[in-house]
Amino acid sequence: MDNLIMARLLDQTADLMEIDGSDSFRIRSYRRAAEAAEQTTVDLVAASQDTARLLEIPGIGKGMAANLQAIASSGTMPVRDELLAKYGSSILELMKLPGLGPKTIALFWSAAKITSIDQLAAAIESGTLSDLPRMGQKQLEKIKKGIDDYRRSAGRFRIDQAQEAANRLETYLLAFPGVERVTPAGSLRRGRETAGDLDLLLTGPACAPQHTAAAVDYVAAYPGIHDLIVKGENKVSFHLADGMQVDVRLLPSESYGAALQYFTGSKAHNVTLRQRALKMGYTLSEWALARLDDESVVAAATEEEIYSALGMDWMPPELRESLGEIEAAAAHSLPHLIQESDLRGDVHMHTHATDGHNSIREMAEAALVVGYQFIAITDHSKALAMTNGLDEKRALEHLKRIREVNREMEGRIRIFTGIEVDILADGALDLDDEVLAQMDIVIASVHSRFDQSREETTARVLRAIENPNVRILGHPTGRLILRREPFAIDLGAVFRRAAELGVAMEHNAAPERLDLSDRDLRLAKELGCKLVINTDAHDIRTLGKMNYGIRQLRRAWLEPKDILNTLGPDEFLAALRPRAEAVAPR
DNA sequence: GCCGTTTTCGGCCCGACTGTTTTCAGTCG
Repeated sequence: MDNLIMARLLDQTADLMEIDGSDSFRIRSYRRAAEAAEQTTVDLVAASQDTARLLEIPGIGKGMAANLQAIASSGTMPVRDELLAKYGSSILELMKLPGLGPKTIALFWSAAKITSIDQLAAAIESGTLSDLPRMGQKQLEKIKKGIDDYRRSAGRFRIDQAQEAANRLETYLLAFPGVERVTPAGSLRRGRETAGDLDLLLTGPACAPQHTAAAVDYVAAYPGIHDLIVKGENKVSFHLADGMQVDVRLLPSESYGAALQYFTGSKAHNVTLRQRALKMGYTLSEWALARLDDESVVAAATEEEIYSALGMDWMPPELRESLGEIEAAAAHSLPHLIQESDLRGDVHMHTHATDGHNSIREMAEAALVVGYQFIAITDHSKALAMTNGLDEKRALEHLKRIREVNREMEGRIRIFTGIEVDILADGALDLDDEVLAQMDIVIASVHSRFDQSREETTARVLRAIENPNVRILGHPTGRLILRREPFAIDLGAVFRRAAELGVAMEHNAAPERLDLSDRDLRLAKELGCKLVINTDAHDIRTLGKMNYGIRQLRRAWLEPKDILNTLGPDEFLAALRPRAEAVAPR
């Protein structure tokens, strides 16, 4: 039980209360408490021994402290148990469907006792729901599409979740004497957005052939195992509680390179590589690269040796998709891929003026720790009322404050003024041009209304970037990994026009967003689009976490020169679309 | 359910949009 799990339980309870029609302010308390549990640095299980410590956390009062204590000691709490008894836990899954909220779920429950996605799909098919109030053909089709989208992504996990699971397992596995190294392979190592399962390689004396029994027993005794699938001599497979499948393989150190290469994949890369090996008179397996004639081992201990024996440079796992990397490695012309340390700034972040959690100063100090030379403060505008978005008056006050903090930092870091404006349904922006013209960085983003047609969405975005104040198009696909399809948009048309106008495209580095796919990124580069990578940080902890987004850039073969934030602050500003009209110098 | 009090109860981020209406309910951010 950790803080994150406790936060999830509180959030689930809030979902159930919404379906149950509880008081909305009470529900908000549960949401705020969930947020607090996730954000706090206090260890909640330890703190639950001491009510006073819990009460010090903002958002936690007497009632919530009691809830947390109940969770810490029993793994659940009374409110949650009551609601689960009434609705069943499968109803929570319905809340994950896009376009379906608590009111509609409650309606389906009271009218047809629907408590799961399968039941809902069946009820739509049989037409029993069309008599319900406000349930027209369009509405039902929308829900049906939501179910299809959801089912398509089921069974896969976001890369950061796979990474977290890998980290926990690594800590456990390394504690066994004779296990020297735990290496994640598969799509996690290749930096894909999602992973179907988790492949872990185990090496060390305890993994040597004939001596694996004790280590295998230890692996199979991992406390997080939900059910064991396979337990063999050098392989253990199991499911974790959340359904993620884990394959652990124990290997002798002398085969480490061959095994790592083999289990990293991708399948297509391995097939191409093995064909190349055959042509050269070798055979490649997870054990070794060996000669075809006398089966003598040519290379096996490291990936470098194997690729080198095949006449190739070693290549980063992100490239291994059989998209030309084998030819490039053989010609010694692999790209010099971008890495996190190349970045010098982040120009999309929020403060507590809107929905962020920290002040301008705190964000700047945190950016300094990351090693950035510049940032931009880009809070929300008024159309996002829920975030307390800035209207014209507040935006200008905020701009003044950003400049003040910039002065206070005395040149240790540059803080650009900025704002993230909302692109309205017709493509207009929600703030006056006179205000936008005073900002260093104007990011225009689509925030809602994902059910416009492809033509409508494309048209509204194209109109928005015509506005000369817009310098960056924010999260241009609205993609939420595993939760929602990106909104329908003609990215090619947008990239083309953006390239002409000099508007930069943003790639959002958050693992749940990763706005542009590696394919999108390749297209953007092909069309000459400027690219920026940002975290869209809402707190100091997210700031600097570019890892997953950077890996996406690497998968698209991008180099430092392809990304604007590798430039210094002045060069960065200069590389953006020029300002529309002269503005008084700051 | 939390918080901050004008201390024990009243206030608590709300605008844009769609599909269903014929004046609004539901969802999203």
